[in-house]
Amino acid sequence: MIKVVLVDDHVLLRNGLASVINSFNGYTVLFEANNGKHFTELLNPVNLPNIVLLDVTMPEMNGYETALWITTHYPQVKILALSMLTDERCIIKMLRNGVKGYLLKDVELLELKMALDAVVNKGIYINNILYNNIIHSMSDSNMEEENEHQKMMNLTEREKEFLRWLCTDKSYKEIAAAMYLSPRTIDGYRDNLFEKLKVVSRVGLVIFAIRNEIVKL
Amino acid sequence: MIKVVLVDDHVLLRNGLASVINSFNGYTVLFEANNGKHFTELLNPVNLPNIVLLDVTMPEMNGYETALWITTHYPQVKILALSMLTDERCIIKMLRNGVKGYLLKDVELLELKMALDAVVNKGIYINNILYNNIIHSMSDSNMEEENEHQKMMNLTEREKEFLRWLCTDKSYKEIAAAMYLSPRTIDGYRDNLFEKLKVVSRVGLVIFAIRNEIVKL
DNA sequence: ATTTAATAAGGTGTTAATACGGGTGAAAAT
DNA sequence: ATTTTCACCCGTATTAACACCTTATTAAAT
Repeated sequence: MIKVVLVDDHVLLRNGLASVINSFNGYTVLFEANNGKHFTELLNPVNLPNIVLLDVTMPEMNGYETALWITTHYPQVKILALSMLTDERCIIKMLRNGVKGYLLKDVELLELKMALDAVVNKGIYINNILYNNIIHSMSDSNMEEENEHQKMMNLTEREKEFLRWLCTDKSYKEIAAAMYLSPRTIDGYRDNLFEKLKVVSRVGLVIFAIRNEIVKL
Repeated sequence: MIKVVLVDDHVLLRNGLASVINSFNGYTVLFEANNGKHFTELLNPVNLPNIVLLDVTMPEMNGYETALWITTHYPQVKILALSMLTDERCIIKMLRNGVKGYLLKDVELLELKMALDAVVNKGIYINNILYNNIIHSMSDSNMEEENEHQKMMNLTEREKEFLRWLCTDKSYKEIAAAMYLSPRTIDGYRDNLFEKLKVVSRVGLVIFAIRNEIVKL
């Protein structure tokens, strides 16, 4: 009997999953947890699950942290990520933290069963979502993501503040006034940011700021 | 016996809901549908449900359309919206289309039961989500939101395409080349959009495009 | 049949944005 | 003690962006 644990803050979905998995031949739900922290508390080291079905977005301790915790403490426990997010960065982050498969929450029953079987037998389940994103992460976007992050870290507080002002319908002159600076200073900030972020226009800066959540729209 | 119908494309959640509702005293699930269109096909006019638990984001026929269809064809059928979206616009849209309550998908079992009971007995279920948003919609943001929406609706396809190009680190000249147009035409598009969207700079357009999801970053 | 809306484009200005050069003082890192 | 980094500022070009006004063609709406 394969023991499965469910970690998800959505009670209804969790209930649905539990009844479905219990109906699968050879599978049983060991316990359910509301979030990662709850999971670590409920986990019994002498009766480990074979598979953890792990949500990504949860309060207190999210899917990333939980996946990392599991892979460092109990690497023999296989993790299947279960999320509504198709975002590539999210998928790659989960992969890095050791998940063996990535399912969307609108998964069909048959695919869920296939995924569980694959993880038990082959140790990994690769569906289209994962396949497409592995391909991407192997080629380009992976390194670029790192660079994006690196770029953001090199920004000073004043530059970040400037970036927030950039994401408005204001001219540089107005921004200078709003930041109590000379327009020349603003010019310098812009020029430095162009160099740092490798863009050539204000729109480039705006897009960077939004992508990296320096501003929230 | 209160007859409930579930309309949601997420099989797992639907299954969870079904088993939970069937376990409630006095409630039974009449049938389940994958989306609005599927629902209209399955609905038997001589055996109508009392309550429809309706998802908002679905393929083919979404929650808004379905709610409208139900209220116009069978106003006696009560609708409870069930969504992951806490977005105010979404909630107000559903309210306009006649839903009697708005639940989030991470709803607790007890609240689900309360909501069903309230809709049966009082015809409406108002929780915090709904309460807060009714208050808001009464005051200010409602009209502004409509205007934003109105603005977007008045945009032509070509203008939207142009907006997508605007959200890049390219100059107008480069955009003109990419769209196979004269720079003058591009100028005209920009000027029209400035007027339509009441902004005064390219950044204003970019922010509009991102806020209204004309581009995805 | 005539108007309206969408698409495309031109002319002519002014202002703002960008590029590249330089410099200062204070604080932090080496 | 010296170098680096940050925050700040100035000058001078050039180019791109923006404002305003006009025109033509096509398709759809009245």
